[in-house]
Amino acid sequence: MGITKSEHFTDEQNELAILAKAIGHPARIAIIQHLIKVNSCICGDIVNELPLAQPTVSQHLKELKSAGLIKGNFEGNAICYCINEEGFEKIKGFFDHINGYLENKKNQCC
Amino acid sequence: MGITKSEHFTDEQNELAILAKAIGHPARIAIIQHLIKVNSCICGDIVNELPLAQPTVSQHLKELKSAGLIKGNFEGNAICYCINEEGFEKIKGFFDHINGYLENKKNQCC
DNA sequence: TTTATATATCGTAATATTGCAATATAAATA
DNA sequence: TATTTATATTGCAATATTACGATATATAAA
Repeated sequence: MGITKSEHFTDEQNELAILAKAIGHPARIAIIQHLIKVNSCICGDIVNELPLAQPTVSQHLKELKSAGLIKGNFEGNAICYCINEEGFEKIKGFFDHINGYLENKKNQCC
Repeated sequence: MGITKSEHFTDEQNELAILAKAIGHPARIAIIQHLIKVNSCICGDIVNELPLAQPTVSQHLKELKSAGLIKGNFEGNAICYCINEEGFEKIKGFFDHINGYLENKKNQCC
């Protein structure tokens, strides 16, 4: 079907899935890495950085933004993008939980 | 198109994207959370835990397994699944990098 | 060896994602 | 105001994902 049965899962599970899914594309990983490297930059710089057309990059930026992983503000007639802490804070708890588990459990598999 | 231009990105970017994408579904989040809770369990337990049909769960398990996030071994005529550290180790570096950045940079946006 | 149990695979329908050309919009500048 | 520059949106084609019934496979038990 291609349609996820979100209604059967908890809000937390759906939220985490949305965040992970937004990160789950190499172009969006590249955007995140670039923003961390340069701290903040205008959209055009990201378009130049990626091997994709401007509308495609714009679409990826929109997805990262709507997931809460990046922010964008006007700067002149351009838009300045940067990392949005909020999104990464949310997903951090999940990985912290897993890492805590992995540190204490060795040879956990049957 | 629906086809990702993987060849234009680095191996690291593609690997991270595959891992994040595998995590990016509420059913697969639920599976990971359940395995952490019970340490390890057979496939049937996961099927009972999720609001999805057995073939669908089997498909999600396959995706998690091929991404390197879980492992499965035969146990009698059932299969015992558990977390695979390797996959989570790989993605940990990425989030550590982001968290290190976020701790040092405040008000990073324009 | 037959049967029961557990899991995987196949086939298929519905929906989502990716990518881009063409076009629209919005701000800055002439 | 007209033009330029920067970004977003629309529309569409190609491909991927999700879900599940039907069926296959593989191990255990009778």
